[in-house]
Amino acid sequence: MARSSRKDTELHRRQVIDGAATLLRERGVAGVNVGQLMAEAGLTHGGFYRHFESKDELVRLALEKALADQRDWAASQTEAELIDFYLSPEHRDDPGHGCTMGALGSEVARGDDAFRETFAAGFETYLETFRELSGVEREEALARYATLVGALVISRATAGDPVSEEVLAAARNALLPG
Amino acid sequence: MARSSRKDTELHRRQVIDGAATLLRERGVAGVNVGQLMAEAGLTHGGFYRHFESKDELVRLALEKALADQRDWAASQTEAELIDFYLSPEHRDDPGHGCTMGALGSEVARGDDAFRETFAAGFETYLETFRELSGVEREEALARYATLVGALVISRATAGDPVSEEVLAAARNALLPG
DNA sequence: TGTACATCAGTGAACGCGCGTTCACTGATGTAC
DNA sequence: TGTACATCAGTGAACGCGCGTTCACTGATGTAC
Repeated sequence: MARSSRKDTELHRRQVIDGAATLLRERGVAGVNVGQLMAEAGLTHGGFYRHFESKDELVRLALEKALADQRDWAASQTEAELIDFYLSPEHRDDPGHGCTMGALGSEVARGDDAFRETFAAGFETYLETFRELSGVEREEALARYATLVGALVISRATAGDPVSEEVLAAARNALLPG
Repeated sequence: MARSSRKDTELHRRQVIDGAATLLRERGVAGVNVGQLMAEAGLTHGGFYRHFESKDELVRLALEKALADQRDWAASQTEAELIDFYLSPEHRDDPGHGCTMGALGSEVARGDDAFRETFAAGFETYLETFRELSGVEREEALARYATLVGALVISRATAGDPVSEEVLAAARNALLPG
């Protein structure tokens, strides 16, 4: 394959970003290389720099995409549905399609200002959606979302041990009593 | 320097593990190399394998040490003191001496079984200490700790944005009303 | 306690490897007429 | 609509670099007598 049409080029770009949004949440930034990211569009690594300035730039775009997808999904849920999924073993075991903050939060924390700014902006938008469907004040929405993120991180870090399921149930009972 | 005495050798080993417990929380596993870890004892990288089987083994030992230190510290606090520190900007900005789960949880989640088992065992011990000083049931202690971890992860990932301070305050008000 | 020798903690160069990035090249796409 | 040419998306080899790990060597420590 040599040159692609503009339409295909744009498609490839979107496929790489979409694939990266999943792969990065699954394996972390250091866990995926440029060749694997390009393979998501069926391409080889060499053409990467016709689409992106650097691996970092793609990571930033993929973070934005992951947060936007997450928000779109949240907007179609009730709060109880969102919490049930968020605290499920399915979500714990499939970080690639789950919460960006839970999967990449601590990696973003160690990133540069550009990463954190991208992330904060995307998170802000997501948070507003979560607040709306929760029907509570912003402060309470933040505290509730913190409980979700913490339970997910603890559950994943202890997967294989009984406490992994326990913490999901504990958070669920705290957020949705009765 | 050539050969060290047994006493010094043991001291060096402890210095490397202690240093690793801090550096790993600060920079993540991929963010620190063997040379930097040995430098914590004033040594060069070549002697690393007289102390440890692999970088992975040191990471496991350092995780245990970090969790044990964290537990020892927690045992000397009241719940209000612990929560105040946990949700402070000081803790957010100093991951090297803070919560292991918040700093390395998502990296441990992607690690192999040995990492997660080490982590689950250390966390279990820590959790029991936290439960005792909270004076609540295990389930409630888990939910409360999840709120702490989530708030810390969110706060670090958004550092520089106002939401970073907001989420710390929101979690504090949720956990220590009034 | 002193001597002779074996041990082994630590050094620094070297190893193979995978990474992000660059580059010369190919040939279909897009444009100008 | 058809032709001639410039453009540029994609390829795959090559680059320099830093990593974890290995190794021959050094010389102080530990042991045996």
